[in-house]
This record gives sequence, structure tokens and C-alpha cells, in this order.
Amino acid sequence: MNSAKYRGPRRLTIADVAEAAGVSRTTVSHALNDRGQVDPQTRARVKEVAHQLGYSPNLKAQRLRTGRTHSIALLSSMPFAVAGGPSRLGFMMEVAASAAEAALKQGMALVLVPPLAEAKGLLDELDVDGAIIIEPVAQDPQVTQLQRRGIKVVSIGRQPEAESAVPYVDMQADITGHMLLEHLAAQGARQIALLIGQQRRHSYVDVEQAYRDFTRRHGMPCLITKAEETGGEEAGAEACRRLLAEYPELDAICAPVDAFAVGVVQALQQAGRRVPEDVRVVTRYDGLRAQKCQPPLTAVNLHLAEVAGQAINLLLDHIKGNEAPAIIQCPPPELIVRGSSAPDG
Amino acid sequence: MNSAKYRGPRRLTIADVAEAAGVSRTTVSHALNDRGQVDPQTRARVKEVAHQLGYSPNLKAQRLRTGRTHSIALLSSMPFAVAGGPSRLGFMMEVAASAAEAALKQGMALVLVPPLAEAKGLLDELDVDGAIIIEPVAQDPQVTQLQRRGIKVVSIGRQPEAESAVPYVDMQADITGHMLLEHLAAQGARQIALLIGQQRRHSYVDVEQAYRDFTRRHGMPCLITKAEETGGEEAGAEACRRLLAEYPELDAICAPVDAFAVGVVQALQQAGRRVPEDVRVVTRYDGLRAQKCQPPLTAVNLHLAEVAGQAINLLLDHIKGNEAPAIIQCPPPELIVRGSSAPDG
DNA sequence: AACCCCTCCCAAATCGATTTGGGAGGAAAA
DNA sequence: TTTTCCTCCCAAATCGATTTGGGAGGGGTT
Repeated sequence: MNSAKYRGPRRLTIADVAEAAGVSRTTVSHALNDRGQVDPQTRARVKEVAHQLGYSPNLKAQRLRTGRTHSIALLSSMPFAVAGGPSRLGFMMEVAASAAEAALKQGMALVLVPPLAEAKGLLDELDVDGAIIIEPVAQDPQVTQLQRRGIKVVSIGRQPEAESAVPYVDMQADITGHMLLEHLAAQGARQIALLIGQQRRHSYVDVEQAYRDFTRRHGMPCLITKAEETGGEEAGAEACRRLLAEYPELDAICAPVDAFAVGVVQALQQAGRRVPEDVRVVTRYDGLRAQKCQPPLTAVNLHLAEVAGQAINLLLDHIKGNEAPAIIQCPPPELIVRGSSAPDG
Repeated sequence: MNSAKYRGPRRLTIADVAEAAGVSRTTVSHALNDRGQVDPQTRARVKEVAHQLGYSPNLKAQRLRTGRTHSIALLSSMPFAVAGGPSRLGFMMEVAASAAEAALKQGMALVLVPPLAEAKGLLDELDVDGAIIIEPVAQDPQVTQLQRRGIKVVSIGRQPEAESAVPYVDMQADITGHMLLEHLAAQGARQIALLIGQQRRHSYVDVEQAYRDFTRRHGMPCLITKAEETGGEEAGAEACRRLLAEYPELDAICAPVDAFAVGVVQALQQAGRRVPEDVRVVTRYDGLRAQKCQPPLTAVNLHLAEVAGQAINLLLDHIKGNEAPAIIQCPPPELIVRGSSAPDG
């Protein structure tokens, strides 16, 4: 019966509780939220009535009135070809699992925004209090778009060249780069090439800087090449072939992007170079790709669970109104030596 | 200045647009949403004015008025110890990545609800149009709680013993079980044990049924044991030791839970049994754990990306009001033979 | 008595949209 | 001319909470 919109019994509202308890709506609201001045007895009675009736507040109404959503978004501009790989399980999803848990514990829901070209318009449909963006590029359009809507943004990894000063969890990519390069040198490498992505991400920028310092300090040649992130493993393989053609005598490749590193290993092996005996390979993110590679890739433990937790805390602080841009240190990255760089890894 | 709540310039409302366009709020709403009867010219002018002003509707107000949230939740009652493992990357996160993408394409946000004991109360803070639950147990409290709030629920994998009849994507665990067992038999196994979790999940129930049929048909002994899911790999190892003590001559173990299977392999090797020569081991979910195990585990490709997409479609249909419980078939599972069950896998 | 305070409570405004239920005006039909 | 029907538009109600700005009543001070 009734209209076409009939959807079962009408949910109880604060007015029903007010009537049942014989007080005004104001008092019910105050009583239930432990606000305002309400006689303790009245407060208890209202709560009791509300509980008896099985009342629960309408969240949408609360959100409209308070302006808070109690949810945050996690996004990455890194294309899935790199971010997730065939199974999509990668950096982003690893952060997501821990971030969702940390957020939920603080009463916040985490909404997952996978890298989608079509997401441009869809981003505006997203109603969140804040957002965590993973390794934004310089002048990241997603960051801009969110901030324009007044949504607080923090990032995992510094946003390069950012005048907007997004608070971030420092991923210390310079230290990571330094560790990887020193490791290669310690393993006897003397002609080390660097393969990074074309975007301006902090991890590329910082590792490149670390690499330039390193080669200068050690008097080594500076062999840098870049590949398009969306190309995935094949782009890494292609870049590797370019490197081999140009610098046939190279004996190590540092490829922070795991998809590139896997492509590099494949290209090397197809070119008849043994890994690690002839050419050593290292990467940054220690994910499924790095671990399944043959030989498995030397990589870095970035402590993503902790990073995710810190990002959540940072964002919540930011939402609460600490306007000052902040930087949080992440736990120091740790080298994980494997067969791709050490014969007995 | 002003109050402590001052948060920057007030956002434009529909009233501002109405004033600027010289029409009523009603007309603005109708014009922008292509509803109602509005002169095409007026409609165009309103749209133009709204665009000029940079107006965008307040999503919270829309949600309150329309009752729709445009977001859905993904949850699993499987504890992280099993669901995710040390890195948390597992079944749930694999589904999440694909589901988030599929949902976003339909203009829905996906909120990730990780398995948390404390989530009981937090679930009530969640404002979503619907939810996908992964492999619910019989009488799953999460399902009950969500449905009581009027939230539409569908599941990935049938809910066992469900009178409530949650629509679901059929994971065909019976076929999976059948495939795994026939594979073991084909590899020469004659004393096959089954290790499943203690909860009443469809995948355990169905595989157990398949196992009972299988052993009866082949005249094999029926060796079933169970372990507690929260125990993770160690619980699997412990169960394996029990099995070995009781049935020393067993030559294969089917452990659908990947964490159990890994524990089983470890326990076998510690007991001096070779895998796969002495005892063959197979599992169901082909995740990081199965692939990293030494030897790597024979497992099943469940086509989780497709499953996730189907679950999203099913849920959206359900939300749109198809009350009839539906079942959707998932693509047939495929066996992935590896070293844990075939010497040359 | 007159005044001030304090406690407890409430009516109405507010958040910003959508939806309801007409109203005004003009053209066509009787 | 009156009636009927459209088309185009609007004022007000609605969604369900929170917040504002007092009001009523009682006790204590001058």
C-alpha cells in the first residue's frame, strides 16, 4: 500500500523518542550526546527510552547538520599497471589494508579510490572529511581537485615542488636510494644504472638525487634512464634494452619501481646476462612482484603498515584543525638482500 | 574572524544559484537534475549560471534528502590472520581492488571494513546503501546487523544454512574441492586427509561434502580434521602434526585455507616428510602465501576480479529493488598445478 | 520587594538539497 | 465568453538531526 517509495516501517526519529520520553527534541539530542544542561535523571530516562525503542540516529541527517562525514579516502595516482600488477595487489592495497584498520579504530571509514582515468568526475561525487594520497606527483590534479573542495589532504611521500605544502609522512626515499646503491657497490658493482619513472614523484626525485651524489662521490659514470609508468614490466624491459645497447659494460641496475625491475630482469636474461653474476638488480617496494621474481629481488622493507597508521593520524590531526603543515618521519627503511643482487642472497 | 567555526568562504548553495539566475530554488534543482517541467532556455541558463558560479551540490544534503549514500561496504568475517597474513594482502584485498574499481565506475564508493573484533559497534557508524560480505558464516552476526539496519547485503560465496537468503555469487567450492581431490588421486595419492576451518563457511561445508563423496566413491578412508582460523599458519601446522600422529601413512593433505596449507608444509618438512614426494599438499586460494611457499602450492584460480565485479552488479541490482534473492554463477575455477603436488609442477 | 543567577528545558532556526501541491498565464475548445 | 488544458514556475514542506537563543521557575542577596 501507500506510495511506490514504501520501504518498510518508518525508522524512528528523535521526535519519536522525544514524545515517548515526554520531552523536547532538543533535550533528547542533548541527553543522548551528553551535551547541554540536562538533569541527570532526565538524561538517564531519555537514554533508557531511546534504548527501549531501539532508536539510532539517522547518520545522513547528522552528517548534514555537523558537516562531518566520518570517512576518508585513500587514493593513488600511480596507474594500476604499476601500482598493482596483474593481481592488483601492491603498494596501494598494502597501505589500504592497514589504513582501513587504523581508520576504523578511530571511528572513520576508509573509502578506496583506485587509480582510474575516468575517476576525474567521480572524485567530485566523493563525500569525505579528508584524503590520503600515495606518492603524489608535482602539481597533482587529484590533490588540487580535493583541496579546492575544502577536503583536507595528506600524502604518503612528499609532494615534489609543492607550494601548497601538503602535510606528509616522509618516506625517506633518499635513504632508501643510498642504501640500495651502497649495497650494490659493496657487492662489487662499478657501473650502476638508474631506471626511474617519468613522473615527478618524490621517490624518483630523491633517488635520482641520491644517485647523482653517489656516482659523484665514487667517481662512477652517471647512467640515468626513464620509463613510462603505465608501461609496466614491458616498459622496464624496453628501458633495460636501451641501457644495454648504450652502456654494454654496466654491471648493476637500480630500478625503484618494482614492475620496471621485473622487466629489467627478464630483459637481462633474454640478453644472455646472468642475474646477479653479470648484472645485479635492486628495487624499492618489496611486494609480490619482487618476491616472485626469479631470482627474487633485493628490495626494501618500507614498513607500510606503520606508514599507513601515521598517515591516518596525521590526517585526523589535520582535519581537527592543525593548519600548520606537518611532516612525520616513518620508521627507517631496511634492506632485504635477495638473489638478484647477491649470489648467496 | 567571526566564530571559531569559520572555515573559509561559505560554499555556494542552490539558493545562490537561484538568486543569480532569477528563478526559484525549485527550478534550479529541476533544471540541474533534468527533472520537472522547465523551459529549455531557462534550463540552459540555470545550468550556465551554476557553472559560471562554480556551484556544486552539497552531497550531504542530497544524501539526507534522497536517502541514498552512493557508497557500499566490503567486509569479511575471516580474521586477518587468515584473510591477510603478515602483509594483509590476501583474498579480501584482492577482491577489494577489483570491487572498488567496478563500484567507482558505477558511481559508487567502496568502503573497506577490515575484520576487526572491535568493529561491532563501529559497524553502526557506517552509512552505506549496501554491503558485500565475503564468505559469511552461518548466522553471520555482521549480516544480521546490517540487514537489521535495512542495508542490502549480498555475499561472495553462499551463506550456509541461511533462511534469510542473502543473494550471492556462487563460488562453486564443490567443484573446486572435486578438482583438487581428483588431481591428488591422479597424482597417485591414496590416503588423502582434509583440513578445514571450524567455522561454518560455504567453502568448508562444500569442500567437506565433495570430500565425503570423493572418498566414498574411491573407497578411500575419510580423514577429516579442523583447525581454528584465527590460529593461522601455526594452527595448520598443529593440525598437521595431529594428522600425522593419527594417520602416519597419509600421502596427501587438502587444506583449502592457504594459511593452514603453508603450516602443513612446514610441519611435514619438520617431520621429515618430503613435499610432494611423500605427502602432496594442495590449497584453494592462490595468493602470495601459496606462491611463496617452498615448494609453491598447487592452488586454484578463483577469478576474483570477475567475482568482485559480479558481486557489485548483484548488489546494485538488489539495491535498486529486485527483492528476489538471486544467485550468480562465477567463472569456473581453474587448477594451477605447482610443486607441492606434482614433482615437476 | 526587587534583583540577579542558575538550572533545566524548549520552540524555532539551521544544514542544503528534493518533492509536493498548486498558481499564473496563455492557447485551444465549447 | 467561459471552460479546459497545457506549460512553466514557485512557496512551502520535507528529510532528521544539531544549535541558537531564550523562558520558566526556584533560590539566594540586597
